[in-house]
Amino acid sequence: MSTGKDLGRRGRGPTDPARRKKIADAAIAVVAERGVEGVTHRAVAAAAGVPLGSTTYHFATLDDLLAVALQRAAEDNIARLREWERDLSPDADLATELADLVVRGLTEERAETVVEYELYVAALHRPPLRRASTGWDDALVELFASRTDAVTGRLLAAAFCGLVMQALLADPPPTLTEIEAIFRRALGDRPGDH
Amino acid sequence: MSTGKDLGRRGRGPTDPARRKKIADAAIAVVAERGVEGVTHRAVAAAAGVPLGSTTYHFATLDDLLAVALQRAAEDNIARLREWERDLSPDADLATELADLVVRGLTEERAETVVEYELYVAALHRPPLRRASTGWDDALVELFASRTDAVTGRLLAAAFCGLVMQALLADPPPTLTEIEAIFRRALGDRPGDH
Amino acid sequence: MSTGKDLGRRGRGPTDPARRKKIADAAIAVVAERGVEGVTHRAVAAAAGVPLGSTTYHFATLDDLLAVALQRAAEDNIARLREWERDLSPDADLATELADLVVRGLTEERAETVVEYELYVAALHRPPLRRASTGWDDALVELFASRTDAVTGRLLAAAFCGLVMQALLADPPPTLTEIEAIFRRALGDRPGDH
Amino acid sequence: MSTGKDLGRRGRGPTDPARRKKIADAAIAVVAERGVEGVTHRAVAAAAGVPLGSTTYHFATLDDLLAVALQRAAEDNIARLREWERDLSPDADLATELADLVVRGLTEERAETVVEYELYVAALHRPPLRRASTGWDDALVELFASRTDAVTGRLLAAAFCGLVMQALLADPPPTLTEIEAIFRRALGDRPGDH
DNA sequence: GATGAATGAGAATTCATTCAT
DNA sequence: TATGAATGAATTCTCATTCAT
Repeated sequence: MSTGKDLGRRGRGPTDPARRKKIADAAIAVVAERGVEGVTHRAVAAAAGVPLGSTTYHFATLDDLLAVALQRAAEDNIARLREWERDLSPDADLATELADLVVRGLTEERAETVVEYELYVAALHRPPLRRASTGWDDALVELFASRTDAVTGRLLAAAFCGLVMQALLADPPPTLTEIEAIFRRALGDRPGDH
Repeated sequence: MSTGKDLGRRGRGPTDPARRKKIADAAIAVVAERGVEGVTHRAVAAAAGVPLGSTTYHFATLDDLLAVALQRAAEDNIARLREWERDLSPDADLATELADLVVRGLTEERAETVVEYELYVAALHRPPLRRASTGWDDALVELFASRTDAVTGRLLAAAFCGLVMQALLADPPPTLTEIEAIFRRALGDRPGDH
Repeated sequence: MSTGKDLGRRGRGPTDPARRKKIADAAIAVVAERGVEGVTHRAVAAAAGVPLGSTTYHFATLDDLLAVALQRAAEDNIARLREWERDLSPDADLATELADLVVRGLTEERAETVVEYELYVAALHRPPLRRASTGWDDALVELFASRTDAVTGRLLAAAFCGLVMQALLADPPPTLTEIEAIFRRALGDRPGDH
Repeated sequence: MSTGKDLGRRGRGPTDPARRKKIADAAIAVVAERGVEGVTHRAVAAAAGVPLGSTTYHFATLDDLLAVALQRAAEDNIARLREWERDLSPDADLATELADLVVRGLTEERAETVVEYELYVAALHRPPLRRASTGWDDALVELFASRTDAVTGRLLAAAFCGLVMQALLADPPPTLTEIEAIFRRALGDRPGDH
């Protein structure tokens, strides 16, 4: 009944080419706020400001949506890490910089950090998410190793991962100074060194 | 534990004084198998071999059940850690022993380990669970510090926590030797040391 | 009302544009038969001949459904009252007509009457229903006052309301003649008048 | 195992001979607060401060409990009415006194009034409750007729019943003066009379 | 292509009632 | 006699997913 020019359609058609991305972003936001279990088609649609049907149209199942969203969150996270490393002056004090990175992850970038840990644990029971999780670990190790050596890199990656996790829940959270001391120890100073 | 005499009755009255504990245990098992999101009254009842109504009778809400179960899981975990420390000979090689502890957490005690990490992340969005999580952290720090010093204790706790988490997902998982090297570095050897 | 052509499809898509209304009507019917407490999603779905999920889709909560249904019942009731008044000849005998209205409310329109009283009492504990209840009262007063005067209107409204309620339960119910005598007294005749 | 003296029992036995009455009273209180639908064994037991099992022990079913409680509430109500009438001086102004009675029912005795109307409507769908309801009606009629005549008594009873019901929900409630005017009209003054 | 109405499966929770003690 | 642990049936509500439009 409508003309070939399509003028008759009522808001249908590819109204928003970035729709898919918008939905995935909304899913990440929902994970940050309510955790993986809080991700429902309804919640994501509301957060994205798109119709309910749109979420099921762009992502066949909720697991697909979650996988794409968390994959993207992990990639963003890795990109942020690389940027941190690139901006690091060659003679920077690594302990200080690492402590700073931890604190940023607990404050400004808390939402992204929380998503990262949600991803970790979700991956324990969802094999499709494992690649994204291990990708983050590998990036951490690689980055830290590039400034030290292979074993220290792994130590720093593990300590970083554990510290952030503990700090996310600690009340009160550890101070910058405390965190710095821990990394300094990992980097080889001994008690009594200054 | 019940005598054959009792098998015929149909479940009214105080049939099983340990019923509450049994349900909490089943909840932990479900968390280990399917994650926190997999904990439903139905799943727990099935795992515990009790009627559905029994779970809601003993635990007013699912959150109550989860809180009790995870609290208990954390306590058990801490008890195991303390036992490990108690059994440690004074001149044991700490790096070796820690690596061993990690490996045990990934193999024999994998279920308990998974529960611990589920607890962590669940606590991010459920304040009532925080105490149990931070309790585990504190125990780790205290234990490791008692064998070294305050800062090294915190480093070891963070590295332990991060290593286990990464290793739970890594494929292939790190070897005992690799893990040992990492702890050895945390304990102060330098590249090139033997 | 639907053509034979449509009977085969299995209910997805906008099969029945009047679905919402149908459900609300069914809720009213359930109130009439079993009272407000008898209103459950199941009962309404069965009465409406729609799937259970349909009732929760169209009405977020049972309270919403009840509010809409009772509001509608009250409006219908008021409309019927207005019609009664409109059809009243100017020189009609008000006592007779009122008695007739009461009797109709106890017989042909008993279901609607019962719903009205259920609404009243339900409103005692559910503030959202109050408006619908007081709307009915106001309509009664206004109608009766328009044929008499303000005070008599209120007296008639109260007497009408009370009489119907008592008569709904009385066994045997009062006769038309008895009711008429009561209204006649309200309208000012004195014992001994004819 | 316990001695014949019964000293060994742990709170069992007829600890409280008025237990049955206490439970019925609590049920009435629950009806006043939450309506008939709010009456559950749990709610009543809590309100009465007795163990859950006690309610099922003294009243075989919940309907029994409700029937006894509402019957008692109606009897108390009738007793209060009779008292009102007995205390009425022979030359009291009936309109004033009735208005006063209405206002008391809306204020000090609001809980009892609410229960009365809950009873009415509950009786619509529960035949066993009808006797209690009609008993209240009959008492009203009888009382008011004893001060006037048969027809006026019925008019007053109906108006009283309707007025109270409407006033329970009206916002703002009618004033004492307004109510008095209505009863005065029922008692035969004409517009313009003083 | 895009939507949202529709629905069935299953979630948490409530509760009357039973019955061993 | 009195109790409360136990349970199953039913309740409200949520939601992934489907599909007519």
